[in-house]
Amino acid sequence: MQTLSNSDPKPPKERKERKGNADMRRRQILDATLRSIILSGLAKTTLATVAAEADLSQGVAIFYFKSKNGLLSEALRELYQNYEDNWEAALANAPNNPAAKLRAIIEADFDAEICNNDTLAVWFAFWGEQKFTPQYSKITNQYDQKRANAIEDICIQLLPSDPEKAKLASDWIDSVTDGYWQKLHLFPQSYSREMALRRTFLLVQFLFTDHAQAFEL
Amino acid sequence: MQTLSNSDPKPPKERKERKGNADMRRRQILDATLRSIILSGLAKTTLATVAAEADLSQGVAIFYFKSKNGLLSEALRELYQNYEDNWEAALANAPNNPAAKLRAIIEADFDAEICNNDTLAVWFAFWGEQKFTPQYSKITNQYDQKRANAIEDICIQLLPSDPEKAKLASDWIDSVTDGYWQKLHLFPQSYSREMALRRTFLLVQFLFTDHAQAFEL
DNA sequence: GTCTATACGGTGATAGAC
DNA sequence: GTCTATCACCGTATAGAC
Repeated sequence: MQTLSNSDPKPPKERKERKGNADMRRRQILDATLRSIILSGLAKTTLATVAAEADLSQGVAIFYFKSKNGLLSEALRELYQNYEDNWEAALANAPNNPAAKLRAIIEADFDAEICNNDTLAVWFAFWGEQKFTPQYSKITNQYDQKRANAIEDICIQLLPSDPEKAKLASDWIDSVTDGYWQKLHLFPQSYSREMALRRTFLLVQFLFTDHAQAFEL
Repeated sequence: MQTLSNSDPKPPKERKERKGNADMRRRQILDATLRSIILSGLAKTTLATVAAEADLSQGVAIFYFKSKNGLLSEALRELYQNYEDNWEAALANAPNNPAAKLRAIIEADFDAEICNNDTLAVWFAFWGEQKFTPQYSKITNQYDQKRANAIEDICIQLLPSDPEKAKLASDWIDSVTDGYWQKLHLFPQSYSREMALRRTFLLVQFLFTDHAQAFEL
């Protein structure tokens, strides 16, 4: 039972940007959903486990998300949004040259906040049901396109003399990082984030020999 | 209702290798399980859907596999076994030189029988629950080790002068193919088996320039 | 908005006839 | 070995009080 600060005499309702109760509750329930998936897996995540994790009743989850499916879809969207915020911030903070940008976006992918056993399990749980849940599919497509384009743009800047090879290299890098995510998920005792990052950098150095020094550790 | 050939007057029980009724039933139910996952997804696969797919009662599934979890674990094992049989056969049939072997094992990975939307969805369904189902984990580890070693051995033969680089290359190839599987599963409209195979070969040509001609299409 | 209570339909597993 | 019948339980979603 968490304390709701109803003590404020008059919340400024007129302010549009002011996050209302609804937005706060939605986020509270979405976070509880992701925690429940981390704790119990997607298959054993029920409205009951979510409600317990959020310290709320089941009824309120349905009230805000209409159905369990609606809730899970929004949880997946939140997961992607967190992921996107992370790599976009990394790009924004990186020095303004393509090699540094590429390095930043790869590092972001293996960031401890983004790429850990718990979160990877959540990704794979959703991906495992994607074919049978059209809503998941829509969200996945929407978010992934953006990042693939970003990587490709950077690679073309990195190798302006051969855009075709740059596109190929960007696809290899994207795929190899996906592959390492999979290995980190399936074989957590054989792979580590550090190892995956190091090996990805070695591949990048191999692909962009002119910029190898930008990917030293 | 499939016809059981009970008409044989006396089945030769003494022959050990003769598959008994039990083995036949087990396989029948396991195949029905995989079909059910393909059709309905793992989340909606129940003893009822499996029994319907097998044209048997639920009782018999429990009789042979003790529990739903036991059934699903064995289904995953069958999936891995099919996969392993495929790449091992490809290796056995390939010309006896490392480049041809590597080519064969990669081609096997993108074979239409192995790598199609339906089967990929089954793989990802199991992987999505792996962290919460220790039995899956055991099976995954057991089977994957073998294949990773096979690829590494071949790569070392391909580049005997630099075993460290060969190991790295084998890891990249393994990861990039995993990554393409993921893309094929998540974005079936943007990626095709042919595209994935072609791009994997291009990477291999890039990694083993001395054997590039062995990976032309 | 939030809760509790409940309807209603499955779900895995068992029992016992054949 | 295989089936049907059945049990105890749990799941989502709704209804209605507050």
